[in-house]
Amino acid sequence: MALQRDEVVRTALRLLNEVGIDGLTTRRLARELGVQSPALYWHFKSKRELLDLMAEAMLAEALPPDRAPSAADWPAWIAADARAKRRALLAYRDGARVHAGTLPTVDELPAVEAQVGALCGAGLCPRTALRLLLTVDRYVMGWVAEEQAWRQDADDHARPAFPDEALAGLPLLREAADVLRMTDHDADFEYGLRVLIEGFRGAIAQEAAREGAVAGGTGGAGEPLP
Amino acid sequence: MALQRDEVVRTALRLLNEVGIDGLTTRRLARELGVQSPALYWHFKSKRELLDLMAEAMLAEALPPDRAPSAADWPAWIAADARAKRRALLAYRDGARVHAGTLPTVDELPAVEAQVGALCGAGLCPRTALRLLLTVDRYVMGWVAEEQAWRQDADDHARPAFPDEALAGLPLLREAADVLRMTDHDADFEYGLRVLIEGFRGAIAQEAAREGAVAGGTGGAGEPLP
DNA sequence: GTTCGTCCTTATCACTGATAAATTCCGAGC
DNA sequence: GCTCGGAATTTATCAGTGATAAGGACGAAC
Repeated sequence: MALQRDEVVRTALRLLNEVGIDGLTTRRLARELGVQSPALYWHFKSKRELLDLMAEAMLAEALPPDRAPSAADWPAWIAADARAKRRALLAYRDGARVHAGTLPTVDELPAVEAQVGALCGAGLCPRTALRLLLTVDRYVMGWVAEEQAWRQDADDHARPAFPDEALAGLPLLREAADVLRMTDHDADFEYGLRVLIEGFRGAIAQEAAREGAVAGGTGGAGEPLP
Repeated sequence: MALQRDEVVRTALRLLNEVGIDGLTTRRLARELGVQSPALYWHFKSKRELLDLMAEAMLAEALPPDRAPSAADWPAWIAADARAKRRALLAYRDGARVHAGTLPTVDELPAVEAQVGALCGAGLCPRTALRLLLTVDRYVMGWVAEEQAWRQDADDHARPAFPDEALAGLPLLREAADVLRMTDHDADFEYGLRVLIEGFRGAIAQEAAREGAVAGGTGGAGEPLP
């Protein structure tokens, strides 16, 4: 039985967790598959293509494509999706870096359309709805990227992130030391997510209030910050 | 006159804009400096160290270290810092990728302490204050990363991000097409930033309301999402 | 004038993603 | 059963990468 594209991707993901993205070379992967490295280039036109498929597979595990978000409980599914995406990326070593190189593909669009639809049902115009979805997405991506960079460094150097003496003249940071050192990623992520969603609530209320007033405007900015 | 560490970093940053991070090899950089590549290893112990210094220099240009944020106008300086950081990273090709590999250093801590102090003046505890700062930071990083990935792809393939036919059965996305295609990065970034800061406002109000009640709690979660 | 530290060069290493060309495998058609 | 042809893989090789070792040039200190 010849090598299957799918099998290669699965093996690559498993190997990713063992050796990290820098250790994931074509030769190493080929060895894992009992094959010579150029054989991979029959299945993928480049390593980039393989990484793209890996990223896609990572997210597919966590975000089943057939979701029908409802307008009523938008805070629930926005939060759930954010958490799922974070977990999916965290499940693999360097997951964020693998995903970072990729671009959104057209087959993700229907799911996005459904989400925008639900938010529109909650009172937003499509532009604003999509903007909010992008906002939470970038928060998640930025978070996980930092989180994994941190973890990798901890594994490498086994050094205490910020030693006590570094916080000598900084009483406030000393009090917030566990946040600074990211000792409880989950809680910190949750907090930011919650704040973000509270902001969404405000944005929805504001846009609902402006209902019909300046239709077709630039897409809904409140007054600029002072 | 011998090569100066500083000069190498400046040249590397200039070169980064010409060739991108993948084209920024030690040999190419050495050539630019009129020197052989191993000479660089006298000044830097590894390419990683050089990249770290580049990242530091990028941000230093935009965020002068001597800022004294005040409690009253926290929305203003949080927004200003976010914008400055984004601009700084956008100023260099692959700026986000260069920065992504780095870790926070101890010399950034005093500035963070000052910011936390200002937010505490606005009624937050240090932990919550730092959490909010991290939240906006990650939003910015995630945003710029996506933005530059997008730009690079546009340069490479010169293809229309999402062609019209890809939005065929997706009326809402068609209406929000310019957001989807990131044609106006600035406005979209601003919108998310504004929403985020509105969320901060809510968090501050909430924490102020709970003043003194459950002192020393887990760090301030509102009720969990349904 | 020799010695020592600084700064740089030459030569080389192990390794990377990728391609070309030759080869093996295996099933469809006869 | 045989052969033919495409699918799948191998061997050989390429240009280029970060990095190291060893040595040479240069100038200041003594």
